[in-house]
Amino acid sequence: MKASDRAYAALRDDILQWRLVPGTVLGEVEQAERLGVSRTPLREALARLTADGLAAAQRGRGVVVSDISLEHLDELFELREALESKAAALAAQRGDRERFAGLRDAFAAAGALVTDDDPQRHEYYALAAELDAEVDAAIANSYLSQALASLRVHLARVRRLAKDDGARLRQAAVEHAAIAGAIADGNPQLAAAATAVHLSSSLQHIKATHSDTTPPPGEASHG
Amino acid sequence: MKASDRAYAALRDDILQWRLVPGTVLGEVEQAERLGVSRTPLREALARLTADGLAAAQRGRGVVVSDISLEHLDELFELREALESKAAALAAQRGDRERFAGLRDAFAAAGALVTDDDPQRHEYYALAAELDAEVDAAIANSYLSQALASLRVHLARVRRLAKDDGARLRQAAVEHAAIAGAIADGNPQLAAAATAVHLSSSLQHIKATHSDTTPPPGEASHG
DNA sequence: AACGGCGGATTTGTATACATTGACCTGGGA
DNA sequence: TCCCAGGTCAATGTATACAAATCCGCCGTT
Repeated sequence: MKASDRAYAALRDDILQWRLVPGTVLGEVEQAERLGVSRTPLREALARLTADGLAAAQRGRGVVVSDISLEHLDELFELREALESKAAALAAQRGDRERFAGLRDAFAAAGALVTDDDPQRHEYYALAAELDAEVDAAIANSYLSQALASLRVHLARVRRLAKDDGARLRQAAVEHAAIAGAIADGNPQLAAAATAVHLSSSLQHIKATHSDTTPPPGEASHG
Repeated sequence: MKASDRAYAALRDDILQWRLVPGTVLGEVEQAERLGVSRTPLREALARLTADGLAAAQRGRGVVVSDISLEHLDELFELREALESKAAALAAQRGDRERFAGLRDAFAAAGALVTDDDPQRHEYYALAAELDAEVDAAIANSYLSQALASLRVHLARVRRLAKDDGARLRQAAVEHAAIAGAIADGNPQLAAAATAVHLSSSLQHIKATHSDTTPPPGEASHG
């Protein structure tokens, strides 16, 4: 594998896993030494991260890990609704109905998957990723697929803020089942609506869990 | 200005103006010599073009100008509808009503702008770009803005396929006025609908003008 | 004491030399 | 005649040396 690919993958993973937190300065020499590559491939990796929106070039101070927080959540979900509603509608028009019927049933049975054994909920997220992949394949639109891929990178970063509990995931399974079901039925409008419902519910959950712990902006940090 | 920026701007412009046609191989040494820069900044420029989707890295053959044609038009417009409908709706919620009212009137009066003096229709396209910029500012959403910017790069490429005549542009002005008017009225649903109408009409026009002139795929370019 | 200009140090930006990989061509064998 | 193997070559991938720009701290002035 190319050194630039290794550097890119390593840095990207570090950022997605919050080992490199927003605001961290990615010095070329420093990171090149840490990852065991030369500056040239590392610069290419930084350029790709910048294009992804995971990092941003600050004048003078080099490249820094881009900021992401609850303040950006509304914006992110607005884009998400635009893209995923359209994707769901197109999938309903073009998708393989049996595959989505299978996914619908899988989500309907997914309540059992949500156990306390796996604190990271890998099984459920894997199933959700499967739905994403199936939608991607169904829409047959490289431009939309690329936009979705770019979006999901940012969603992966905010997943840490989600704090999904068992109850939320069981509700999400119901919503996902509705989406898959609408696609399986070949109903574009319903698929888009079910997606909108899911996203609204998901966004609301994230905000609610954080309004408990974080003070409202007006009263923030007076101590 | 940095050499890598110059190289990027030059190549991007060459691609957008179809001086570099799809399929052209962008050899590093060749382009570096042509643009008077070294390979290092040129590679950075190629990386950025690849991230933009204007070029693609083909294994073994280096970077080539990415393909775009009528076959991709439907896909491109699907993404366009997803993004621009959402953007119009958000602008209707948040935009400065007076500015969009001004744009609405400008489009309503734009029939006079469409003369035969300017074969490239710069004046009209400038007005359309102004609407885009105003929507961009109104939505206040960096993620959506970036997605729109990425989309517009590809739209600029296919503009060459459009062959807009005076009649079409006058109709487009009516449609644009409807969009700006809906936003000015603060009506998100109508703004989205007017956008969908405009895009459908625009896509249909492009396809119609080309079904006259271009032969079906089977007979294409046997010379 | 505060502000502005200047120098040093550290960083990024560029060029070029070297390594390596993949493609193409040629020659031999089936 | 076709196919495969090997070599050659040209391209990309990497490392490093050098140049340029920017920031920070210092010192002088006001």
